[in-house]
Amino acid sequence: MTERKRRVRFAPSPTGPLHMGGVRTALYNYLYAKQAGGDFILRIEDTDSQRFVPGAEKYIIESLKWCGIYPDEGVDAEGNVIETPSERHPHAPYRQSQRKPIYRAYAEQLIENGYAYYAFDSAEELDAKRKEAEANKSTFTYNYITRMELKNSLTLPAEEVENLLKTTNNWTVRFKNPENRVVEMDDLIRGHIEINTNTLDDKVLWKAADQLPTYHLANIVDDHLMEITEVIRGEEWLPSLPLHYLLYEAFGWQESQPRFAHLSLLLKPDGKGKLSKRDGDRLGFPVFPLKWVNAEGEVSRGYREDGYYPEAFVNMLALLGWNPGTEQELFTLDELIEVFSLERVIKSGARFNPDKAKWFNQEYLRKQTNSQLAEQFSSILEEKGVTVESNEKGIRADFEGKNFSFGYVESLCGLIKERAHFVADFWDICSYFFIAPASYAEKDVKKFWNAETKAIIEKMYSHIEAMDHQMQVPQIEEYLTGYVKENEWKMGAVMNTLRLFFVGEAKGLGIADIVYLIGQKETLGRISAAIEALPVE
RNA sequence: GGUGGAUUCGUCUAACGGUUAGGACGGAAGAUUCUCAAUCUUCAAAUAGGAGUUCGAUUCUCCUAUCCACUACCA
Repeated sequence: MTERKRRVRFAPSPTGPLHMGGVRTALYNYLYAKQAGGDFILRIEDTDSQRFVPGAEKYIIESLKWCGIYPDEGVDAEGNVIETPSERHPHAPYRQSQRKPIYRAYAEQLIENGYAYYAFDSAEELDAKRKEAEANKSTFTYNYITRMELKNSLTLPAEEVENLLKTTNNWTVRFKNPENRVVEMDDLIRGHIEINTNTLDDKVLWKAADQLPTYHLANIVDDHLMEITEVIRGEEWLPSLPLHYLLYEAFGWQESQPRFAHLSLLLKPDGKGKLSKRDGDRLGFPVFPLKWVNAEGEVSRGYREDGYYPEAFVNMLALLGWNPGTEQELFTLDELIEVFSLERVIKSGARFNPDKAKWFNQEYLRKQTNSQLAEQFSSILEEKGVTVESNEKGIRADFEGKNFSFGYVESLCGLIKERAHFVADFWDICSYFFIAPASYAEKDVKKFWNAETKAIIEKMYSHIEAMDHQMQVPQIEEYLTGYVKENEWKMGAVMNTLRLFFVGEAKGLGIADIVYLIGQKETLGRISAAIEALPVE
């Protein structure tokens, strides 16, 4: 077979926000296509008019964009789904609802060739059959046995079929599964799979009620028409793979039939079952790439809004069910494209670990420059009522006016970035660099504040008062610790008391760093404020 | 219930049929600094069970168990 240009598709259904498992499927498709220099196509499978959710399509496109996954076909640069065929996009439109006229002829072709039949059983009738079977502890299946006792073009006289087709519209086209045949399939991830057609049911391919195909027909027809070479999709599709093989065969498209790869599911962090929205709410992590608000106003958090870097999110997702075979864990998108392979995709389900996701973000946060972090932190600071002068490179802190130079924030970010998983953690870690403590932790006051330390701190106060303004951190460090040693005071007691006054509790950055950044005036101010607020009897 | 898929530390995973079964997250201990983090060092932690093939099985086969998916005129 001549080597065709690789073309893969991600074909979500716009029935709600895109789950992170869906993003992973899209990512693997994308990586596979890009590695082979092929095309990644986004197709919207909106053949279920009942479950259509407005906004879901836009959400999907935005999510992929946020992840850095840009389709070659399906959407334009603005993220709109391309609706009309053109030279560059001969396969348009990419929304199945807009491809509606295409499918019926294919369904009829199948009937003409004996691979399908018209079925006139109503949903209620079939429901009743299922209930009846259930009562007898068996299951009703529309298959090679039961179809001969049901209302369809196989059992009804030709005239009646003709008449029903004309006068009613609640009939369907069903696939006529061959009897007792073993379908042999090959999956790129799972290998060889065999199944007997007797275990299959005659799936509905097309519905007269809404004139739309079901997934199975639309999927095969579109994959064929769009010249898809590999179908990489979720494991939930594995059971319908034999039907899909049979459909390609019935259409006579085996030559160009795509190869299949079924990805395992993402499992919940604890307990049993697949990862669901509820797990996120329950355990406190996002399940969706972007924030989503449904029609009822229910909010689902998103990785983006939770402060994850898209690179971290993508990296984490890529390693959930795939590994490069080396010990490298950090990859850029380009690196992933280079090393990705379906052969190394894990067959079993991957339990999602929120802690590991945080770790990935921490790694990416550390890769940011101080200036990038300062930029990101600035918007949070604005919310806290702090003004950051973006053009000001030097270090300047005006506590009265809550006005700080960008250089100040930048230096600060350099000091705290190792301590955070998210930029959103910054404020909690370093708010005392913008506002003086309003109170002092009782436990630490008890531990460090007494008549003895008071006398020492008063001397320290004078010492800092006499400090040279030009000193950098190392000099300040030397200046302060040298004085403590000189007087043979306990380093821990002195420094922690100062820290208590600067921070409000016994934690935080090195004293010299704090003094350097907040400046001499603020330093002295905080000491005297604390002495005043905390009387010693 | 039926059909299919899966099974290595708590989690993600590595290991041409021959390794002291490796790494990462998380956990514990220690070191370190003026505290808290961070960092560094160390430690604990796994081949689901049973048969078979083989000189030798995490790896191949079978059985059992468990888990997952599917079983719609949804995708």
